[in-house]
Amino acid sequence: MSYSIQSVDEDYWQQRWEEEKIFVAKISDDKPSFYCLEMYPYPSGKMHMGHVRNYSIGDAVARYKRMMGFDVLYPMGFDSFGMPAENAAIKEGGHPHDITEKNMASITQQIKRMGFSYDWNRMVKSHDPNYYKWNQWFFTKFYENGLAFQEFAPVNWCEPCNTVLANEQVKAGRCWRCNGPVEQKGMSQWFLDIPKYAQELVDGLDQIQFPENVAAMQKDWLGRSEGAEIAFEIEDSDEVITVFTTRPDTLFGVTFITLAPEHPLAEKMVSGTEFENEWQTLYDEVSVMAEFDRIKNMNKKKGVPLGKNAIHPLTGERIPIWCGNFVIASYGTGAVMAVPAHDERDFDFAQKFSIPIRRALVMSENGDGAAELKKAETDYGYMVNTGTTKFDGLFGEHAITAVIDELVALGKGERKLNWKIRPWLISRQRYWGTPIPIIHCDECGAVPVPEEDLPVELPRDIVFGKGNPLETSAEFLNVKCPKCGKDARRETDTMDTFVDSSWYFLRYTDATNNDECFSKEIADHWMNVDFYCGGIEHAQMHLIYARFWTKALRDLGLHSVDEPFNELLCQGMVNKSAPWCESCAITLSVDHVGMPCPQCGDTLNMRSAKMSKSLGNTVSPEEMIEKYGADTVRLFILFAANPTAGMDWSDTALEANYRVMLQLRTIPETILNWGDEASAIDDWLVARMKQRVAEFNEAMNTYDLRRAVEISHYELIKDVNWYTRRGGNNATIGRRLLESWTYLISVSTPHLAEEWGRCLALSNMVSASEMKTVDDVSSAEENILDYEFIMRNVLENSRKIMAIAEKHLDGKADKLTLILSPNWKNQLSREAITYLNNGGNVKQFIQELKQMDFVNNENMGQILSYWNKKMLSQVFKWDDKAKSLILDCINEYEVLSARASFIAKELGLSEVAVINAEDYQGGDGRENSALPLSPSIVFA
RNA sequence: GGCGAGGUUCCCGAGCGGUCAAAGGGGGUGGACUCAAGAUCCUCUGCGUAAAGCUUCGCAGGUUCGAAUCCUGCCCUCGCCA
Repeated sequence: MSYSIQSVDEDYWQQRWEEEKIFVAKISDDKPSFYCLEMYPYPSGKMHMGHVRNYSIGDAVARYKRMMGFDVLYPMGFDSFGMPAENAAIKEGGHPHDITEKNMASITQQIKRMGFSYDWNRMVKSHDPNYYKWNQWFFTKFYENGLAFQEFAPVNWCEPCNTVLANEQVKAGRCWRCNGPVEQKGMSQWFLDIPKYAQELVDGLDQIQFPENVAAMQKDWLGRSEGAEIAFEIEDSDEVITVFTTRPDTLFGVTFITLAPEHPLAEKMVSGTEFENEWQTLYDEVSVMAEFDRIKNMNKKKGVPLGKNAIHPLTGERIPIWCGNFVIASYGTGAVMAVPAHDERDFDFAQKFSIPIRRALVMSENGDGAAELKKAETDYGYMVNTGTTKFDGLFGEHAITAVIDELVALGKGERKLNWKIRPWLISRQRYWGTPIPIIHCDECGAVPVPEEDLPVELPRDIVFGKGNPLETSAEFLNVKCPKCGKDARRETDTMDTFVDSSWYFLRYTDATNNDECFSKEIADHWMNVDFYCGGIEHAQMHLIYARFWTKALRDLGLHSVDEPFNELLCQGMVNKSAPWCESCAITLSVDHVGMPCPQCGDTLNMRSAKMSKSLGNTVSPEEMIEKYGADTVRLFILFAANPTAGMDWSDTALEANYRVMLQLRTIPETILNWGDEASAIDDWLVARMKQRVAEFNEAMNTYDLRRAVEISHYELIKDVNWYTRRGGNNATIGRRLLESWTYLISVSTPHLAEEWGRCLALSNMVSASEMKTVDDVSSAEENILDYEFIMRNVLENSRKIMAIAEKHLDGKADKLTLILSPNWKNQLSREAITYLNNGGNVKQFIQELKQMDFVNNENMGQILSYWNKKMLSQVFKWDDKAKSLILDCINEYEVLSARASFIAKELGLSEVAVINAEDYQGGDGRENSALPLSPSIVFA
């Protein structure tokens, strides 16, 4: 496309913004504050559309709040520690530090080209020792108060790579990088005690505005389960097996006990017996599997008997003890009481190994306790078969409480709250992260590095590819014990990078502070984050860790905030079409466009899919910006879909948005060149502008950005067109409109807004100033808008009917008569609306109607039949606005008469007459279709 | 396997009991302007008709004076988690 219109010089405005430091966050005494934040990005070298969408949303919010008179904190930084840089170093040579810095420089430049209003002075980057120093400092504080601890734990270990892998880095039991086998290996690891805050993390979800699904996912992840720990003694032994169950009410249905193969008692029981071999086989198979795979394989149930019996704590019965692959050692107590009658897993297991199934609950009151079970009945039920009247018939919570009370009385159990979330394993055998500030001394044990020695900086003289890189730096490794001064060894593990992103938002509030992590006063001023925007993929990990960390720092007295984020918005994905095979149900790379399906040979359709390198359906932001400008890309991205919905990239839609931008470019000049004629429609434009501003604010305040952009970039153009069509030509009014409109467009297309500001000769840059307050629409203005609306409706209907009418007229229509609704219909409408507004039932209205004053013997038949035929449904079709206009008896005659000549002009007619139905003499009954607000339309 | 979201007119999408034949955009149509093209403005874009009526919001039922919207079942798609 080539256009002669000069495009906006976006670079120029970006430079001006930077020079005048207008986005530097300030704390003013007289302004409310607003903290707008996007999720801490990993600095890959290239900005992708996901970033663009994320930041376009955040920037719109930040700019809006700024122009509404808030002090806005809107920072940007980089989550710059992590595996990609280290892996690139291993693969391609180089150093993670240099690779990271290079990538950061490149992505920063691309982000800046979009013109987002960040306060770059507050940039935080994880790999800056000034930042990770505080990770270390927090860690030592946590170590002091017991929140951080060291424990021997099984981890995913890849031998060829000689490192620990995170769960998500294990694919189908193999290393994602070298495809080597992953095994479980016991290692000494550092943990943070998240479960200590589990309850608070659940409760806090009610205080903040997270999307429902995120709150649900977090609750799920935290996994609160209430139940009991029950002790089963082992026959002929002093040992006791403790099980955790959420269903003590099924205790009388226990027919076996299952232990995890790793359970310490399992080995004890089988050693030296005939059962040892089978147990060993199961143990060997299971113990090397990642937990992920174990849970995935739970349906393939395997079990072996251990040859011993437990004693039922209430009945004293002997219960066989088994060992099963579906019991996880690290969850709960690593032992479960199996109740096949009321648990699906146990039911499958019992069937497979022919273990008795015993009913302990019936699903209806007085149900048959002997009834056979076809599948596990897992709902709450009424207790049966307990052999005592104490329990039989109890239901649900009552049953649970009664059983626990009994166990407690016998000293064989207790009420217990269990959490699915486990301590956060933060050690990584990786280089590119925060060194854990611990020194291991043979004499003193694990000694935290003293505060004055922090940060423990990452050494540069390390070798990659030979295990934990930090172990290759002798200078780093060998130190003196801070306590006793003897030779000691530095901890070589680094912290999980989720640590970095767990408090960066606090650092932003006071990012240049070199004396403390952040000032308490300043952090309390800005926190919590008012608007947090990012991807749904962080619903669990990051958003739980950050909430936990915030609470932990609060308890160190560092700030007073309970929750880090108030409003969370998870933006949808950016998709683009890719080839899709209907019969194979697969999405293919764009290389297959125009070719048959490589699997089945069918013709491929196109279908939208998440942008990804492997499908090749990505769009380069850089290219788009170069071609259309940052404003166009932002406009498209905000207008294409609601922030939370997935959006499809469309080149044609992008071009359409570009055309809108070009059109908007000329608007101020056009408007300022209007004449100085005052006309009736001026008041309409003023009222409309106020209405649009109010709608815009409403949309922005609810983060309905699509609607906001629709108003600022589409609706207002239409309004201006309407104004000129109605004869408006008043530059004074036009300027008033532009003074507000400029701010509305600045939210999504800030560069263009600055051009407008220049046209208007505003004294300040738009981005640096506040929008003037716009009055609410007065009731007189409301009327102006309504009248115009009524006329537009009539005009629209006339247009539709004219085409058909002309067929009947055998030629061009020349005259239009608008016949207003007769009085009795108006009255009927008002009565019906009032009746319904007062909560009346439609079906009874006809009875009321017969008693009404305006209904007499003469017209009753007509009125009643009209009610049934037409009015009943019509009453519901009017919206609130229409209803109130009808109730207010607006003078349609005046409204339409005043606009008759415009209607005539629009339709190319020589005359438009407005008359009351009572005065219509046509004799053709055409007046009968008239309704309030909708006159009969008769062409001649 | 669990949880969540969703299937709307040629396409993308909003609507979430009556203003719904259904916003907005894209695409298409016709007209105005223009030497012409582009841009812009206006009209139309399910069938039908001087306003009726008919069919349409994944499929099949149900609730209601009234359902795209609520309920039940089914089919399909997508996302997240383990």
